[in-house]
Amino acid sequence: MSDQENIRKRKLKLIQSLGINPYPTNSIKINNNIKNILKNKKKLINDNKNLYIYGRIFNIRNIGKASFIDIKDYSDNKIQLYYNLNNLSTKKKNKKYFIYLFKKYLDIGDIIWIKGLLFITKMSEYTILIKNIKLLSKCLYPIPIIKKTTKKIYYQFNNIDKRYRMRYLDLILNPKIKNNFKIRFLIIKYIRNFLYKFNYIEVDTPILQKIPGGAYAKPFITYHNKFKKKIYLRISNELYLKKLIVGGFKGVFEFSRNFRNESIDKLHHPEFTILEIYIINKNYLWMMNFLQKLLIYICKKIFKTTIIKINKKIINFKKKIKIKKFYSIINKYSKLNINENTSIKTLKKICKNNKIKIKNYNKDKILDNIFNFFCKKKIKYPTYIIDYPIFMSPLAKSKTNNKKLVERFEFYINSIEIANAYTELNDPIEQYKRFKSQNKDKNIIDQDFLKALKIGLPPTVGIGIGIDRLIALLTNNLNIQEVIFFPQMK
RNA sequence: GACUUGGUAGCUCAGUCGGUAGAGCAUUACACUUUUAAUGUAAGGGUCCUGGGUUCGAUCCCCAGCCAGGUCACCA
Repeated sequence: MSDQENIRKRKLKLIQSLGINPYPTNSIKINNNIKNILKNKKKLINDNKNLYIYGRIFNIRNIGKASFIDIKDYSDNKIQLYYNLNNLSTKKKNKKYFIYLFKKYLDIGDIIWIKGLLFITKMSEYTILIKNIKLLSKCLYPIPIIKKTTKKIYYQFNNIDKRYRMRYLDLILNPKIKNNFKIRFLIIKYIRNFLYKFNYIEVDTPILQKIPGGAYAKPFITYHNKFKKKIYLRISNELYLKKLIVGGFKGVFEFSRNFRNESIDKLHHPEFTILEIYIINKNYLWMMNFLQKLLIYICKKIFKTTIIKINKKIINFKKKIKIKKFYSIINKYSKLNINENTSIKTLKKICKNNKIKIKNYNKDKILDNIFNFFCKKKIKYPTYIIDYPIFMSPLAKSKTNNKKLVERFEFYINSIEIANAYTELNDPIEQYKRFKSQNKDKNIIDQDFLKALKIGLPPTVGIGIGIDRLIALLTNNLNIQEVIFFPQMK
């Protein structure tokens, strides 16, 4: 334990010896917050009524027998408090009490309650003259000091490792980070509002799954003691939502925490949030329009505009979103000439020529890598990629005019895949064939899902939207860990 | 998993071409009744990530490990 921590522990005991509970339980009277006080400062000065507020101490300046204290509350605004002995009760006992409390025992990080009046200092700063003060919570861990003016930051708390491991400190010290999470909350809130308007219902499906289906990824494996069986944390909820559509809902959605046992980077996290939406009697073209409307809605609600700056690029969600065909865009950027009939041999040759690593990949992965290599970084503005080959999309319905392509789109912004949508394959026999061609092992095939398809899935469109990525983009962060409260650390 | 950069005081960092370390803020003490990066004076605070090796001597050089960042691969 550091010296500074020991000093604080000693102070805690001294505070208790004054008869003060450093962690009181009483509910406290609060009649304002700092943001509101600053907003209505002129009126409040005229009113000359007592303000009851609380806040965490960020700075203390003792000048002789006077003191200035800066506090900040949940409204994330700071206000200066002032006291000198003349303002406090005239009783000598109390004077001593306050001197000790202010000068000796209060620290940066403490949470206090105060009663006081607003006034303006000689330096024209709106300040609260303290008439009474109570300690609400003593801070025993010395928090890093941030010093800055409007122009320059002198000291800061910016070590990524420490910020993520102690996110509570990060939130206290870095208002911008806190704001990211407020926006996260708002994005999810307004997506819900938007979907509720259509009477789609929000559902919960199993996180523990016997077969981790709906995607390809390494799952987290656990064990069910009663079943005496391995059980997996879901990598996707897709198959379950379709089962619900079979069950007769018009539209369902779930903010699904998915788990994939893969590595962490700017765009990947072992547990991440995907919004999955399934709607009957619609197809992927309808969904393109729907997604755009959703984005416009949340941007208008949160930012009051559809024009957002993302990674130095101005993006207007109201503009028509570009539509590019999967093979066309590859051919455009690579100057190749490939299509859905191109053989795996040719694709492998292309990879070899361009030094694209492919190990023992299947055709779908090879093609995905070719796309990533030539195209991904070039798709900066909102774009729908369509006309994916069937072998890359085992759960999507094929196009009527070309059975080798599917009714699917992926949505990209700033080179990041934000959403993936398709008209759902609802032919159970076709679905079985596709599963079988992908998995030789029959045990991995979700027979229950196939049974549901046999009973009958109405024409349905589904979409998965990477919520963490979307939030990162809309808050202009390049790393999703900035919008996940507690990223996984080793 | 591969490559690469970093780990020094509570925080942000400097530094030692190898002789066990500094700054600012924070902390402690004193002064100061309108400061706001308050100020002035003084003081305390470090296993220089861990373990080996080379060396008379390692925080520094070499090797291994741990943790983190970046790039790539896997995955959304």
